[in-house]
Amino acid sequence: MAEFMTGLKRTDMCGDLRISDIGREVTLFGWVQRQRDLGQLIFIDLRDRTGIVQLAFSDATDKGIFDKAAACRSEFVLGVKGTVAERSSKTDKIATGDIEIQVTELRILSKAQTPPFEIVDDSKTGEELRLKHRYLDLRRKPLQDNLIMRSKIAKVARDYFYENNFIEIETPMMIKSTPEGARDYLVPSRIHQGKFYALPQSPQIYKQLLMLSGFDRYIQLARCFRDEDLRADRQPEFTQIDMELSFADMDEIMEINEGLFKRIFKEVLGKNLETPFERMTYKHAMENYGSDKPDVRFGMKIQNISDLVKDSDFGVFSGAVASGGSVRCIVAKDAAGIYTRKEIDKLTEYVRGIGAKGLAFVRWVDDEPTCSFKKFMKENELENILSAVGAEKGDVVLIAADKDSVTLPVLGALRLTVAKRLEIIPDGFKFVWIVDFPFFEFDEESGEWIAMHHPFTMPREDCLQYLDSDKGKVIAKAYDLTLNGTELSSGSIRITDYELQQRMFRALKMSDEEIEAKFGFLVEAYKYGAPPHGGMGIGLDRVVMLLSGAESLRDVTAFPKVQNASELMSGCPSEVDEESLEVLGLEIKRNN
RNA sequence: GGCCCGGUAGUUCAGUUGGUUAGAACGCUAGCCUGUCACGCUAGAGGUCGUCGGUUCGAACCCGAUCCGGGUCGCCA
Repeated sequence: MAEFMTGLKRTDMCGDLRISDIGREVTLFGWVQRQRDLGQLIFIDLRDRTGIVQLAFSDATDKGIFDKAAACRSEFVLGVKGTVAERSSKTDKIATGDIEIQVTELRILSKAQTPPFEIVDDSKTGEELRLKHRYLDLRRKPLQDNLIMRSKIAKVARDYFYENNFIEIETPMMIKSTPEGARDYLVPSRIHQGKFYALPQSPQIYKQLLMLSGFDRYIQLARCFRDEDLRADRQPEFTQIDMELSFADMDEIMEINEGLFKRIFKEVLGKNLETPFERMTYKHAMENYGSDKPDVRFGMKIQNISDLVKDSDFGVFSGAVASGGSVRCIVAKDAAGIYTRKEIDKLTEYVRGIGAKGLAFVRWVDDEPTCSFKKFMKENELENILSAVGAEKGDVVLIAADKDSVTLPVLGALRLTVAKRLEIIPDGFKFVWIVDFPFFEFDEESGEWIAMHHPFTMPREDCLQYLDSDKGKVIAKAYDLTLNGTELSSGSIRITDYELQQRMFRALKMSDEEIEAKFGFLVEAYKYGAPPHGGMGIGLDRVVMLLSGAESLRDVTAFPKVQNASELMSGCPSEVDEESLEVLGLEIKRNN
């Protein structure tokens, strides 16, 4: 039977005690990190979220207390009263290494079974087991630090926006399903059998309506849900720092959010962040980095060699150019050592997996470069290409020839893979705004132009003339914020003119019935006086991931889902009993 | 849905060409130990080799299926 804490009141946190506290009577609570029994002398490392302090038990200690200390095991929860004393042998391995607690009262508040894995900072235990016992994993300092940082960032965001006259308003979690975009999580209605609520993918529509209501400046730390497959940087349930403001154009919105990040860096990391951030057009990002979320911490930009090879005897090159595509490459400096022929073959296999037909290469290790297409090269042709792209001895040139929609993303992916392998990506934080997104995107499957962002995004005023004639030319007033190759935020100016909104819907080939059924209430709302407005939503989880250096959102989320969208600890999603289904008027087809 | 990687004591891993009783370290248990701090020393316990099926005289190892976890493509207006 464990003891009670009655009469004990915590005076300090374990990790806070210093040499200046010597002589003080303290009361501490915590977990046993480790017990070291030397026979006539016992030490216990007591841990709470602030750190570790050493408890000392010796012949000066009461026999009853000493025996209790001897019985302590890892992860027991203790309440301790004692005196802070200077250590006879100090250590600089922990912050409290100069002192220890000479214990005068010890209570075992909870015994503990041996945990399924050791609770240590540098855990090598597989993530699966740690996630099954997430409450134990969360005792580890690296994860605690991440969640504490998350809390700080959320606080700074609230402080910053509140100070700038933003109003936090909660929008509903049970909303109308709109079959656009990501798949919705659905919630069946009991009262309206056969009908469903959806969990919000974002508060988009509601925050726009709040602008119409006159709440000039809105923010919310909003939970969002998307029923799509997971990635290291994608959880089905996540949090956005969601903001919207009226009577502001793109520049002002971007400026305000730069201010937010400046503040976060200052208060959370103690770093000065240079603003304004670099701005890059979507086109420039795609052509140079093969991605709309470029990592600009390093070079290795994509180069276009179409003009050089358009008349080449190598049909793959000349054919790609002739059919309207391009031949592009990246130059990996000093990579010939790591990228042997075999390693390049692996890259070829990799790019085939992401849509390329193949990969041409030049590997320049000896005086003569080796090259996958040498036999097609005319006199000096290869030399010209190499000199044009700035390749030198020791380099590897990777070349893709295809449609732009293949060469750019493929080389963009290769650029990242190769840079990681060569370890040439420097530390640090590079924010880039991506602007001038095309409004429409041609969907090859359906042969239709579809909205790249959402259909309420404002086209740039000077592009309105192309809305019907030349959709590819229409630029959206949309902007993404990226950091080190990750998309942190997406935002836009919204259409506030009823007539223009109707034109956009028509350009997207939506019928009146469709519009009415999906967005009728929204379209209607914009008839009654709408302020110009725009905003964005910042992925809080991703911000924490990048600032903490975590490699997965799982490391910055208290109770994350795994790849198949289940939670290993509780085992959700789970089956429900027949009765629960019955009241909903549902029947489940069980597979087996 | 596709591709790639992984699954062996509680944990992290090793395990040769298919061949005797599947090993190590850490952890755990017990004993000893007065300045440890990853304490030390001694001894001990601990295994459905993810699961099912097949090949074989014989399977942790080869084959097939399947489950679980990770990465990624599709997907994510």
